[in-house]
Amino acid sequence: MIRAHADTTNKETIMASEQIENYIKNIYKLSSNEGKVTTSSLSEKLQISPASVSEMIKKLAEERTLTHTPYKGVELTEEGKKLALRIIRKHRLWEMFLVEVLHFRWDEIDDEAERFEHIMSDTMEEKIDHVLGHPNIDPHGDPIPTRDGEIHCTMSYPMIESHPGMRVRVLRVSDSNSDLLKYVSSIGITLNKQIRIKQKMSFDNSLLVVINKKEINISSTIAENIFVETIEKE
Amino acid sequence: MIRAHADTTNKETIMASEQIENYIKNIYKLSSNEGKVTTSSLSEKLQISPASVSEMIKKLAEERTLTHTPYKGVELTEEGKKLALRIIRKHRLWEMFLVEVLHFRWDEIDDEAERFEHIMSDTMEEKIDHVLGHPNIDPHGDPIPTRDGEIHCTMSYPMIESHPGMRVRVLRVSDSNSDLLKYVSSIGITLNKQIRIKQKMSFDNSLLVVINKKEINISSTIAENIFVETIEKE
DNA sequence: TTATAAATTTAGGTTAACCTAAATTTATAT
DNA sequence: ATATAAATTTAGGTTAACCTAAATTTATAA
Repeated sequence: MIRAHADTTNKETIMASEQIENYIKNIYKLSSNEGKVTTSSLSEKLQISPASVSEMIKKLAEERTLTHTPYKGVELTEEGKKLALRIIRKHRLWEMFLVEVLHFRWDEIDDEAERFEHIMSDTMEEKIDHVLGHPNIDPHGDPIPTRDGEIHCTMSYPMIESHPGMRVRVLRVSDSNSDLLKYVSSIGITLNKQIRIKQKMSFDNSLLVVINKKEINISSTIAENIFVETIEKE
Repeated sequence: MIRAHADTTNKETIMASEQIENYIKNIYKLSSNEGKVTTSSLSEKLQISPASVSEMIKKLAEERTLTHTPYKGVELTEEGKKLALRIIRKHRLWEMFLVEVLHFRWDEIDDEAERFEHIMSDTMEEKIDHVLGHPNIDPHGDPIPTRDGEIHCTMSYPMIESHPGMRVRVLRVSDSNSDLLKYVSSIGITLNKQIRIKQKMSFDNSLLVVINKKEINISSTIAENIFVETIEKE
């Protein structure tokens, strides 16, 4: 990689370096998934040593992207949240574009978008948004924030929490593991697919479900990563 | 910018850092335009101090991307040329994509592609190539190298060399200046446009030409950047 | 042909982001 | 309540790519 200066080359918005963007994005994600964000959780997520993460946190706190309570954790400021949502918007718009226009599969897109989110200009963002018709979810069902930082979360819950007899609709599949995505689509699960829950296996918490009229066993790990809404309680 | 290590994150091909790619690409370009490539010409083109360029040249020579004759100049090795053509291919494919699919203007695309060429995966390259139907020129008329490094240059010459009475066809417009591109399209010049040369002004070398039945004066600078083929000598 | 100018290289220094090891603080478990 | 473990921070060091200033080499012009 390359230049070690703040980024004036790129884009319209005066923005942070690629790596700082990664920190900000992942702080946002950890914060919305786990609630609090610690040095170690960030370190784990970014695969960067706790020492380095600690340093970077200090720096980001100084430039008011986040607030830091030493030994406790961090929280993005309003400014930081805006940046995060902007990056996430670019990431998800690009994922959508890859699927819709370039016919990538949903398990191929995350890595591509991971790189592209940092170089996407505002013009680009707008053109893509326009071509796609202002989508509000990405190919995994994750909401796409608006340009000014609003994000509408759909009301879904992990399928593992559903009960036998229910009919549910898939609203989101976690994009955290591309092999999982690949497997999930191989058994016929796509967004909006309806699934009937037949049975919950007590020994391993796996589910016996019906998809496309076929009975399939879904492991608890997978069921934790598929988010659904109830359409019939039975 | 970001990580200071050689690039393992990205893409299928094990590739050089973003900045090294820039050196390689611009060495290739200088070499095909000016013939020889010196430290100062590279320094000028990249807007990086001669000292830094000199250092980088040493490094690239060590890893056999180019050969360096101290105090004389550099030349890409076969390996280096292949890398260069690969980067140029990605750049030009992306420019084509921006124009054809996202409806960018030809004066907006170079900066965008400048960034994207470095993060484009091989998969991406292929998908885009496919969607575009394997184009062999980009929106400025520059040839797009094939995946294995072949490049077919069209036989064109700068319009400044044309003579009164000729009819010529625009085959390429230099992409070196986006304002020039913007101006050129504003006077109705696009690729394949036919132009009749009426007169050559001896005092400033400008040309009086007919485009779309309208008479227009074209400065020598512009005429040097528009490349044409003769379709009628008269 | 030799002095000066221009181009190039080398020397020495900076910065962002990383790292390991050591020091510190907080949490946990007897 | 205190000792140990875990998490965090600080200290000190590395690397790639940049820079300016000084030294060297090559080119030019009197």
